[in-house]
This record gives sequence, structure tokens and C-alpha cells, in this order.
Amino acid sequence: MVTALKLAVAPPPRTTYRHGDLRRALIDAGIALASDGGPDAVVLREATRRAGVVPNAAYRHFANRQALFEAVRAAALSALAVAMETELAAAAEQVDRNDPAARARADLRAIGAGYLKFAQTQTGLFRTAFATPSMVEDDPDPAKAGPGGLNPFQLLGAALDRLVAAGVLPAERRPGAEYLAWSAVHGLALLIIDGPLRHADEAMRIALGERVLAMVEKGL
Amino acid sequence: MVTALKLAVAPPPRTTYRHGDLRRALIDAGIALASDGGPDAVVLREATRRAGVVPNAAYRHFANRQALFEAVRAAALSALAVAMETELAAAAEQVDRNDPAARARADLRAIGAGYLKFAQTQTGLFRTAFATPSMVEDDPDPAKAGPGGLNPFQLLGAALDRLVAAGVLPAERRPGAEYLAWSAVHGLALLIIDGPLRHADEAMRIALGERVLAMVEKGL
DNA sequence: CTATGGTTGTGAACGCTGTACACAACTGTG
DNA sequence: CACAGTTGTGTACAGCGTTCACAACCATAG
Repeated sequence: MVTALKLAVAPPPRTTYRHGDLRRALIDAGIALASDGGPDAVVLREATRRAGVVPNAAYRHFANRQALFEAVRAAALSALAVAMETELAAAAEQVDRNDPAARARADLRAIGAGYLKFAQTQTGLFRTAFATPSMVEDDPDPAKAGPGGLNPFQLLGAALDRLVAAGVLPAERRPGAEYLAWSAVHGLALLIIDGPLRHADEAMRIALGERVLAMVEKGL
Repeated sequence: MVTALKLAVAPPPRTTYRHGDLRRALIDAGIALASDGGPDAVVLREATRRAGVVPNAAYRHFANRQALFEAVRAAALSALAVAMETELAAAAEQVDRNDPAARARADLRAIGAGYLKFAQTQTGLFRTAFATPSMVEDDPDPAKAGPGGLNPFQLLGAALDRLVAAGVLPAERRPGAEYLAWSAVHGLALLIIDGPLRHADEAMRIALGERVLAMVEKGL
């Protein structure tokens, strides 16, 4: 009966010798592990177990655990980008299309709001996305991007560019602005999922999110 | 000769059966491990090795690895508090003692600057301090505090209080202000040690630090 | 259609980790 | 001085990442 429990996540035993798409299966298992459990839960042996394969098989597709982890992390970044784009699209519908300034401002808020929402609803993936040095910047890897082809950091940069184009943000304050905005929002996200705000109620968290975004807009 | 290498960090073999102060020795070893290597390098077996003791001996002083880790983390937070207090003291000498507003402003900047400096010079300890949920808040544990008895978060709160007292920050904006300030500065610290700013030169990092602190002051 | 070489999964093994249990050496107290 | 509690030891287990030699399969050249 213990076996039954373990097999609950294991696939039906393969009939073919070859798996078919083990690489994909391992990444998917890794994503599932990261989703509930965060970065440390991405365990090579467990991933192979879920793929119904012996541990070493993973080494035909990844140099080591770290390589598998990087693939999972790319997926996490991509998921974050998707969440941000979704929020962006939703915001676009709420705002006067003929007011580019309002539109650009709404975009920046949507970026921040999407980021914060993702951190709170997909905490495991969020932690995984930032568990390791390197944060994409001008990394062109599409595996880290959303459907629009931009990764989270690039989405933020694009929103800031639109803010300048709309005349809301003076061009001379544009350089480096993504670092200020990202710092504030990312910091708040951590405070909420790990820090003193972890037990704050929803209203409080939303209010603080608003306030941070206001601070960014004002202080940029 | 391999042994010689390993013994380089091992203490001379004990002559007494009892260690004397194993708990302290384990924490110190843990701090050293965290210093260069970050949270994951805090390995129970390695700590006991450095203390010149068999692995299980640790369990007489800590319930498990996590408990040892928490003790190390407390020390890391305390070290951060010390760095902040040091910066605070240095700032106090540079500013006109009769201008409380300037003084309060300088304090807040010193808090932020000390925080950023610590993150960059003691990266392993910094990471360790924030590797785990919970961030002190009103935790009275003196092990997490500096010589003044306040932990990092409380130091920030006190600086904000002085800002209100000096009439720089309107009292109605005080509640929650520590979250905004902490978010921005902590976010920047991460950007610098892990993110796109990791290869930015010193001047750039200092400039961004200034800018974030300015944003906080303005946007609070 | 069959030999041949490359690809992908298996089996067994190693050293590392955290942790549990029983035992030995010591220390302080009655 | 005996005895109980404390602290360190020895042995053991499961789980992890990783390596090596081997087996099963697939694709392609002859």
C-alpha cells in the first residue's frame, strides 16, 4: 500500500525501452517539484522517478543536476513573463486608448502588479526563478521569455520606454530606472512571501503594493 | 598529505573527552562556512569536523541541522546590525548636531548604506541572514541584534521614527514606511549581488544606491 | 536485409549528507 | 563513594548526486 502512494505520482510502467521525450518529462517533473517546494525541491532522483526512469538516465539529457535546474528556472522565468503579459493585457482594456500617458502609467503598474501576484500565487516557481545568480537582462533565450518574446526584465524595460515616449518620465531619468523599479517591487515581493508581511492580510498587501508602485512612479 | 590539507581547518586533537564549548564552536564553524559559501554551505558534518568532533555530537546541542542553521542565521543578522550601527555612528560625526532634520536624514541614509555595504562585503552572511522565512520584525532575540540591542529591521524603524520626530516625514506616512524603505534597499542589494548589476563597477553601484535612497526619501 | 555504430536507458557502486540508536566516558551531586 | 545526568563515540540507514561499464534499441551504409 505504500507503493500505491508512491506510484500515485509515477507514470504507468513503460512498454517501450525508449522513453520518447525524457528531457521534456524531466523538466516537467522539475517544474512540478519547484511549484510546491521551491528550488531545493528540484531533486534529480525524484524527477527521474516521476518520469519512470532510472536516475542515471537523466545524464543523457543534462550534464548534472544544475543543468536540469537551469532548465526549470528558465521555465519559471517564462511563467513569470506570462503572468506579467496577462496583467498587461488586462490593464490595456481598462484604460483610455487615446491617452498615452495614462496608458503608459497603467502599463508600469500592471507590470508591478503581475509580478507581485505571481510571487504570491506561484511562490515556489517565483523562488526558483531567482534562486540563482544571473537575471537575464539582455539574455535572448526564448525559454525565459513569455509569448511576446520578452523576459520579465525586458518587459519592465519596455514599459519604462513607453513611459518616456508618452512624456511621463523625463528621458534623462530613464537610464537605470529599471533597477530602481525592480528593486522596490522585488523587495516587496520578498517581504510578503518570506518576511514580516507574510501574515499580513490581503488588503494590507495590496495597499502596500500600491504604495510601492506610487513610490516608484514618484521617485523614479 | 591529503590529510594535511583537511587538517588545515581541523583543530589539534582534543586531550580531554569533553570539548568545553562545543555549541559555540559549532556556531563559529557554521558562521565561517556561511561566510564563504552562503546558506547551503552550512553543513552539519563539516561543522563538527572543524570542531574536531564526531557528527552526532552536534545533536547534544542542536535538535537538527535546521537548529544549527538558525543559530548561524541569528549571528548573520547580528553582524548586519553591527554594520548598520557602525555606519550610523560614522554618519553622526559628519553632520551638524544642531540640525535634527539633517541628522535624521543622514541616519536613514546610513542605514541604507550600511545595509548595501554589508551585502557586498559579506555576501555569504547576507544571503544566510535572509535565506529563510521570518525576518525578525519585533523579535526580541538579542542574538539577532547589534550592540545597541536592535536588530536590522528595528534599526530601520528607529531611524524612521527619528525622521518623523524631526519633522521630515509626516506622521501619517510613517505606518508601513519601513516596508517601503526595506523593499527598495533589499531589492537593490539582491540586484547587485545576484542580478544584472553583479558586474557593474563600484561607481555605478554607489550611484544607484544613492538614487534608491533618494527615491525612498522622496517617495515615502 | 543485415552488420555496424551511435544513442538512450540500466545496474551496481562510491562518497557525501542528515539522522537514529545504543553505548562509553566523563562530571557534579547526594 | 555511588549514582544520575550530560556529553561525546560507534555503527548504521536512507537519500542524494554522480561515475562507470553494460544492455537495448534505432538508423543508416553496404
